[in-house]
Amino acid sequence: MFTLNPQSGIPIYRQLAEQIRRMVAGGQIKEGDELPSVRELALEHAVNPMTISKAYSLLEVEGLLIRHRGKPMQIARQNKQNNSEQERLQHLHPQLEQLVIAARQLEISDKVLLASLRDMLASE
Amino acid sequence: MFTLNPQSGIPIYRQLAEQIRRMVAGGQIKEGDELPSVRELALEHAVNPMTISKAYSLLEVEGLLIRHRGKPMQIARQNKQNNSEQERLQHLHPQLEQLVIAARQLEISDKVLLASLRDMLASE
Amino acid sequence: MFTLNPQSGIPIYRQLAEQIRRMVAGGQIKEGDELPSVRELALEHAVNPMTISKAYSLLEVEGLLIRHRGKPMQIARQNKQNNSEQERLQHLHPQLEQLVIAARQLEISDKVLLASLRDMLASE
Amino acid sequence: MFTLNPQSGIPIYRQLAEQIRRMVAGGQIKEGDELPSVRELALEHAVNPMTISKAYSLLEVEGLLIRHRGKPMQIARQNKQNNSEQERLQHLHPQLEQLVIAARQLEISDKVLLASLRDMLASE
DNA sequence: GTGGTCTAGACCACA
DNA sequence: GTGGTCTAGACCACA
Repeated sequence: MFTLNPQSGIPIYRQLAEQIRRMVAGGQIKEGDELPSVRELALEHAVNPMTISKAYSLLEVEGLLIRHRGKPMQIARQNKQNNSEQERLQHLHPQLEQLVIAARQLEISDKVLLASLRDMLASE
Repeated sequence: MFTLNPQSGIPIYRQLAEQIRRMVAGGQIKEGDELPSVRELALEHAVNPMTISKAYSLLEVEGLLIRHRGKPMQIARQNKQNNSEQERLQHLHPQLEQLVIAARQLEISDKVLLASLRDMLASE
Repeated sequence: MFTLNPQSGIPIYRQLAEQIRRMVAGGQIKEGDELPSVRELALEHAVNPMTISKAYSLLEVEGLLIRHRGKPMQIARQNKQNNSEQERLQHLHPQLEQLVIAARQLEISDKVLLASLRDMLASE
Repeated sequence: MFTLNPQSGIPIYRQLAEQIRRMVAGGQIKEGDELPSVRELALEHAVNPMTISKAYSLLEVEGLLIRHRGKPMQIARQNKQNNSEQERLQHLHPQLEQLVIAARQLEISDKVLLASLRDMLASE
């Protein structure tokens, strides 16, 4: 369900929080849905429960998640239901920019970069 | 010359090191070229000199940079001169994968994602 | 500077956060002021550094504190400078209500309760 | 009869226990009086029965309550019957202290604080 | 079963 | 020096 990479330099709890934000924005998890338990996720990704908990707490403060004592974390009611695809694209903007910067520094042509993305999309 | 983002969660020295690696791989900086001084870069990006220094030292250990007493850091002789574009593409692989994961979580269609990248490339 | 009570049932990090909020609201700590370091507070109150850190992080997310890497936590610019005394009183409302409930349950007369508060104020 | 606040950070069972202690100290519930059943209270406050039960058990251990098989919890004989108002005031001491600390941190004058308490007492 | 709090302690990033 | 991240593990509150 989630992809966590301890080597990436980005704190694990932030990776997780960002992915949950995206799946909510994308509608794959909706209001009322329950998230996997802290322990479950911790085991699955061989990570300390507190690390998962930190991500959940962060999203609770943001208002994306709701905690009901003794029960799994739940997705809160969203201010904006059904974001349009254009709105969701905003989330990708920083990553797209980083990608373009990297490609330029590697002197990779636009054509090759686009082809490369197209290939990756086709293969998954 | 370089783009450093203190908010990204990725350590600044790693951002810098990665960008230097890419520009060497891309041929924009070549064997014998000199890098900006630690102080110069530190000032330019409002960052502590030690942070820049750490990136340089990291690349020195990797063998990408050479330090000559009292002179600016220099690009070392590369094992592989003139990487082909295909080889350079490898550097982008992790970022492309992250991008695709993010797009899938946001339920953004392949078509829209490709168009979005195309737009960004065209506009810069 | 702060009063932390591990027995009270209220999480220590929440006690600390609430006290910082109050001192900012009361103007005793102002924009730009630096807070004691995590380690210093932890030592002083015989508490784990992470507990202090948790309070600071909470207030950072709230926007009350700003973190500058490698430097002490700073009070952020306040939306509302110079709250009036009436506005600051709002912070006390829950505590006053609890006090009144407790006094009623103890069958303590209004007169005695007021006298008791007056005495305590006079003696400190 | 009781006021329970799940948001306060103080465990619910401790809130309940403290309130029962106060009402006994204040003489509003006396030796031999029966408390509401666990189920009744749990329903009324939308709380898990085990939470109520934990408060009752705590007070049973303290000797404040007595459990008779199949009957409602009963108030035990009190060592000190008819506490004087001065003695009962002791129960309020911690709360009064917290209130004064909070007021000082908010830079609220003694006069305003007393007036505020007087208002609240008058209005209820 | 659920999540929360806290500790002791290691190590990292940055000034 | 500053704060941040993470682990291993204990214990708590609540369903």
